[in-house]
Amino acid sequence: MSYKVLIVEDLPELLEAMGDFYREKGAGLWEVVTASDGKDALAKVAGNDFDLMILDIMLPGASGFDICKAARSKGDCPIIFVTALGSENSILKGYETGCDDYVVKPFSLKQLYAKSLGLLMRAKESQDSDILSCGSISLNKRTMLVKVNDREISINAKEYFLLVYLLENKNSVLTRRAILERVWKDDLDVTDRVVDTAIRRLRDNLGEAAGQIKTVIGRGYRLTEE
Amino acid sequence: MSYKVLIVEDLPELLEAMGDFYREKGAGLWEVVTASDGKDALAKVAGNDFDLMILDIMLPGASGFDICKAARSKGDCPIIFVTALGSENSILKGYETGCDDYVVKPFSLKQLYAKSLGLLMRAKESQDSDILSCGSISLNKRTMLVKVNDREISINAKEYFLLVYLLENKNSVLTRRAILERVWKDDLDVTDRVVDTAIRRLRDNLGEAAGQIKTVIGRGYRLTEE
DNA sequence: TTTCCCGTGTCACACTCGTGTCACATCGAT
DNA sequence: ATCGATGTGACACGAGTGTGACACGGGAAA
Repeated sequence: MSYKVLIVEDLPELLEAMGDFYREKGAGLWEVVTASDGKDALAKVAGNDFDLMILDIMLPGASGFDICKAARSKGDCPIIFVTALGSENSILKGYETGCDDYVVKPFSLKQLYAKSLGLLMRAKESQDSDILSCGSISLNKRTMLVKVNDREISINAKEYFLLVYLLENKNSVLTRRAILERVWKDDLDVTDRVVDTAIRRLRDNLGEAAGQIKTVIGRGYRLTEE
Repeated sequence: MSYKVLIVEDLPELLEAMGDFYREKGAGLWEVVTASDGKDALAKVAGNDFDLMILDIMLPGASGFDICKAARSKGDCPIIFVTALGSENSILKGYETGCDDYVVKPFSLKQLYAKSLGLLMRAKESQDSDILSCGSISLNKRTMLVKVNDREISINAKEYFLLVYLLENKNSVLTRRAILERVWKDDLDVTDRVVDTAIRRLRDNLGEAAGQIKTVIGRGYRLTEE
């Protein structure tokens, strides 16, 4: 498995050096895509899913910020900005746009590479932390997909948020009131029994995993490992 | 159950970016309240109970330290300071005032968010005085789970609340009347003897720990360590 | 716009299970 | 030994929950 990195830099020698470094150092870990102007970069962002981006800020065609924004609107892959010495102020703008780290020119390739690895690892972790699971049920909060035994199932909005709440508090008994306050939030002018109905529909859709939702009479519901 | 976070920051774009990040990333986990000047922040601290605060130090109206002090006089919710690059010295003052963590501008929102989650979890765990125990019996009021010798057991609602009362007053003799008033609350038009029955059923379910509930003839019942 | 469909809240009914009560057995104190 | 207090088993009622059906409303499609 290799990770796709986009490197955008308008100085040809530097671009080549960076690309070579990632190709050689990683020994196959990286699939390197490069661009030397803003327009090209934007096109490549649109057409690919990158695991990491390294963006020069000063570019012909479109600034690194523009590329960052375009990338953010698409996903949340880690982004490192490359900025010229003395323009650290622009970094602030970079963080507002949603970058994760930066290096100041001139920089060492080693240092940049170390940051890259770090970000990649952290991104991977945070992706994992988007996944809630319990027994044969798994739910990805980012993609909002729910799987039972690795088979994707489709559930409705209310059921989804109910399931998220159950997963975030697995093994705990959740009272109807608590569920109402979390899942129904504003429109609390509903019967307690809507929770029953929502649980029923969720159970129906969970199929073989329906049994993982246990009823605790007189108190509420509880999601168990099995 | 959502957590209330106060974000105080005077740069409008950054404030908005932070708020959005918490709203989107948390998918309902966070209830975000924002303020852009010290006076507003102080008012909001006074009028709310927050689970987390993120405070810029340099603010118009009142400094982050002032807000921190006001919050500390009220409760002990986790506080993260945001400070500008180069003014790390002020961090020291921040820790004196009682902050729990800090980030230096420019910072990555992901990093800030990770710190937030960490602090929140730690705060939540320290609240785990939710656990009542006596001898081999332990009961978690949050998850409503009961264990005997670390083995989970299931009991009914009445028995559960009876056990909570016994645990909260372990070693004390509890009269039938006292138990009735606490556990039966409104429907007091019942015989004293229902307590006997409830105690019996609780003993049955407690299994090996049944002996911890002692009968005190003529007075009531008592939960002992062994 | 109208029409249809899907998501969701509510009600009615059936049924399970928790719970209160009683009767009787047993225990313990005087 | 006697009597009040408590343990125990059985039973019936009702609260709590599962389930099917229906109505309402908003969004998509025509």
